[in-house]
Amino acid sequence: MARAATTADAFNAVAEPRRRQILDILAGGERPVNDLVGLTGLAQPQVSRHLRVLREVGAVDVRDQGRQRLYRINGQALKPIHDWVAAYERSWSERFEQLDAVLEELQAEEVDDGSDE
Amino acid sequence: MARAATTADAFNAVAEPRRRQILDILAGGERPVNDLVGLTGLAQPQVSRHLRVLREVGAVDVRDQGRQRLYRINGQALKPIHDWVAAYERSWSERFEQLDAVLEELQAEEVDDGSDE
DNA sequence: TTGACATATGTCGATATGGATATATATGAT
DNA sequence: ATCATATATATCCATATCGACATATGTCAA
Repeated sequence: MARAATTADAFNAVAEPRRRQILDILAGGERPVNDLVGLTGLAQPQVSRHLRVLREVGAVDVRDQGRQRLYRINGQALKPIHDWVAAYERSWSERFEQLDAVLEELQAEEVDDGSDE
Repeated sequence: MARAATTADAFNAVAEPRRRQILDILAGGERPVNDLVGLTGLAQPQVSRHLRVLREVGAVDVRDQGRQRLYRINGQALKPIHDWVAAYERSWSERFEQLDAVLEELQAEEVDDGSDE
């Protein structure tokens, strides 16, 4: 065996800086491939390749218009990443620290007064 | 040239399913390497290697305890991922859809009544 | 010191991947 | 039909990376 099974998932798609760049551009609106070539400075075949990867994980959709192919973002494909990483948000979010403080306080009260009322 | 400069960043670290698995385990608390070996089913050297990558991007911290090395998570390293992906949350979040609806409504009112009052 | 245990590092082979270049396909214009 | 434009695909090379395995390092115990 060698490398782990090629995971063609959103995590991998987004691990490439160029692909993130492309997504960031598309966040501004639908674009034909040539625009992306110009804006990224990559060669056209490379852009098409990155777009293919993004397409395969559902991060972008395509639409034909004459001889152009208009790509647009489909952020929904990134939801799994968001969901996964959100579990670790506690580590840096002030909100959670405050929540923790409140919970501790509640617990302290409960210890203070064990009655139902 | 070949592959783009090896980006040893959080995005890459987390692109590996095994490394996500390790982080998920560590989310439950500090663990020595051997625990991770047992829980992941990976060989010890592979675990050490993945831990190294995670260490290099700051996603985990180590602490020596006798002959063991206790690893624990440092979720803060994942914040850039969270921040980046959050920009696309609009695509799936109901909250944003509601916000958009409100904004559209406000805009409609403004068109209705162009006066300052 | 010797030996067992815990972990890290080095090497190897297989494969995946990105960029460069050439070429194929599709569409529109003449 | 011919040509230009827009995009996708194929091939090649260089490198990165994973798992397997061997081995080094470090720590504790006797």
